[in-house]
Amino acid sequence: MTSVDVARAAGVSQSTVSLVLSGKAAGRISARTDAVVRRAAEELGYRPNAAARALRTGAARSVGLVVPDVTHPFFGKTMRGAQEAAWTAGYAVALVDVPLDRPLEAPLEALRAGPVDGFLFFSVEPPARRPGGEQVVVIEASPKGIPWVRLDTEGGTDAALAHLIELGHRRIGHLGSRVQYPTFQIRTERWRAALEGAGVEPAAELWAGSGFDFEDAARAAGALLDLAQPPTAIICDDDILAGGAYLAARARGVRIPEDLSVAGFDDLDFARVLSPPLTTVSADAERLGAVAFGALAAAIAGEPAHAGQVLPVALVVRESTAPPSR
Amino acid sequence: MTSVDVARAAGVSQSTVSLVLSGKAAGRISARTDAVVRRAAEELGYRPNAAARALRTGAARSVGLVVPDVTHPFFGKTMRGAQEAAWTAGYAVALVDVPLDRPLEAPLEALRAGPVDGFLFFSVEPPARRPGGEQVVVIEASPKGIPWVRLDTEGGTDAALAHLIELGHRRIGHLGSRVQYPTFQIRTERWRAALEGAGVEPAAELWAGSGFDFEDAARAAGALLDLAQPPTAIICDDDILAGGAYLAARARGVRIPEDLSVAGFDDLDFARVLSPPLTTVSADAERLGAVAFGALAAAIAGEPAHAGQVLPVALVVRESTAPPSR
DNA sequence: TTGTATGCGTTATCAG
DNA sequence: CTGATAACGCATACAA
Repeated sequence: MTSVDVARAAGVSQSTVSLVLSGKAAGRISARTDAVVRRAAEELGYRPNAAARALRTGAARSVGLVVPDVTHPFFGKTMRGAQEAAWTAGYAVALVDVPLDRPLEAPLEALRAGPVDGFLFFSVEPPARRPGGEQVVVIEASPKGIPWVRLDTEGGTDAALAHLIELGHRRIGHLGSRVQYPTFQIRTERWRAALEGAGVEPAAELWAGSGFDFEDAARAAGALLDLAQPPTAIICDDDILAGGAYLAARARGVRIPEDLSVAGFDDLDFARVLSPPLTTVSADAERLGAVAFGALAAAIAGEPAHAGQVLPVALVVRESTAPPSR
Repeated sequence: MTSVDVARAAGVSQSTVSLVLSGKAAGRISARTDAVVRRAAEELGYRPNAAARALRTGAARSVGLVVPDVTHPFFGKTMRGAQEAAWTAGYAVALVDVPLDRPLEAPLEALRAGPVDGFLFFSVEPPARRPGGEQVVVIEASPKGIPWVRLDTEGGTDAALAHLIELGHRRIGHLGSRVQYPTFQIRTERWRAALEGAGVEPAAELWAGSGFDFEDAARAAGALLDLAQPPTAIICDDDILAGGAYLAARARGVRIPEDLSVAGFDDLDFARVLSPPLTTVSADAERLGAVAFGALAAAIAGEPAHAGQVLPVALVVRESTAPPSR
């Protein structure tokens, strides 16, 4: 089933079929022929061959999504946002899940070969050796020379910290990501700054790093809780880490929020079902993905992209934060 | 940067380059020439053009993943499993997220055009009109005529129900999926059967349907709890639904497990951080994805695939289930 | 052991 | 307004 078959069925030449079906028939093909061709294509169930088209045009109309963890709900939502935007723009989406501990070069090589017009990198630093010709947009990082889209992490972190400080907390722990993506570095810096602003020294022992699973987070949070002088509040880089803090607190009979306030980041769905419901910084992950795809599409189209865009976040105060009891 | 460039640089013909780089040089090309070609390709940073290769060979070495909700952690893990298996087999993975309420025809059409050699359908029924030539494998369903891979849902549901019945529960509610995928129909049937086996009539009022978000699930579970004679236990089609049950119980001052036992399905990560930790049926989602990809790859390679495979599950008893107090 | 020639299905240029 | 015709980059049958 090729355009030649359609041409034969319609009694026209193959090039006429191509002209009609790629919408470039305006003023060149008679309305009658146009209709005949379309009908023939329809009846035969003709689909243009994507490989042939890509070969000829040099564009695949497809983008690669490089995410560090398809399993994390925040990425899930971001992917969905990007994906929907891509489909409606007529782009297919190739997925590359790159576990943190593995080199991302190999899978990218495969995509670089041409099936993809550009990449969306989620959090992960794009490889130094830039892909050959493909456009790149980075999400949740702001490297120079590459367009990026990210959340107002500073604003979110500051809001959460201000909330805690206003409640009266001074000994505030930070349960952070062990892997040092830029977005997490920002949070640590802000935590330091906020404490200093409140006249407290951010003790090194109050920072604990963890991977993105509950077990590891519980271990890290436990270390904080087992301190001679444990924190009265913990701000977490992610709701998953906050979940680990809940686990650690429960294991030690530490009550939230009476004995310990906990704040998260991302507002994952499960934050609301935690007991007590988690105070966290909420972001529109789907929009983040959609905006990022938009930037990538613009870049692919050769439009001058903005260097970067930052999207707002909002602190959602729920029941995991309260004034300190000590 | 094409094979012609490499040929020129190596001082050989383009076909020699092709032979060498596609590994079909065995016994046909001298070791010396082979080395020269490889070095030239390496130095020039040559990548074969995927579109041209796909056009020529008729195979894209890429598969489509059709999932109903990228946002659901279970799918995330399944995707990761399928994705890893695909990469190691040299296949790229295209993602199609099809929200339940939307037709899946449109995005599939795009992929059908040839960039994809086959599809993995996660839960979602493959379209009646079979793709043209692409292979299909279905996950978590077992349509006839199409190879499938699924979990032992019967075994898992039976185990959970037996556990509840053994604890002494007789009035057991079922919080099910509103959308009637085969896997969910099985659960409802088993629920009916188990109750009848225990000598109880499965009252229609004890079944509530919900979508896969906490809000909706809380509403549905609430309806169960507000019954004149509420159930003493609820078995849920998914941990997300179980989370909704927690929410509904909390809102009503119903204690888990003292006043209400809750059992879930999937063993999502957050099941352990719920308070109390959720009793649920655990499955290896990554393996499910990997096995499914294996079946698809076999089908694409023309090997006779098994008609279907079922993967084991295991009940994990935690603290959300206890004997009924009434 | 290597090179030549051909065609995969499109799009796009250029005659007619 | 429409039809030949030439690439796009690769794999492969066949010739040398």
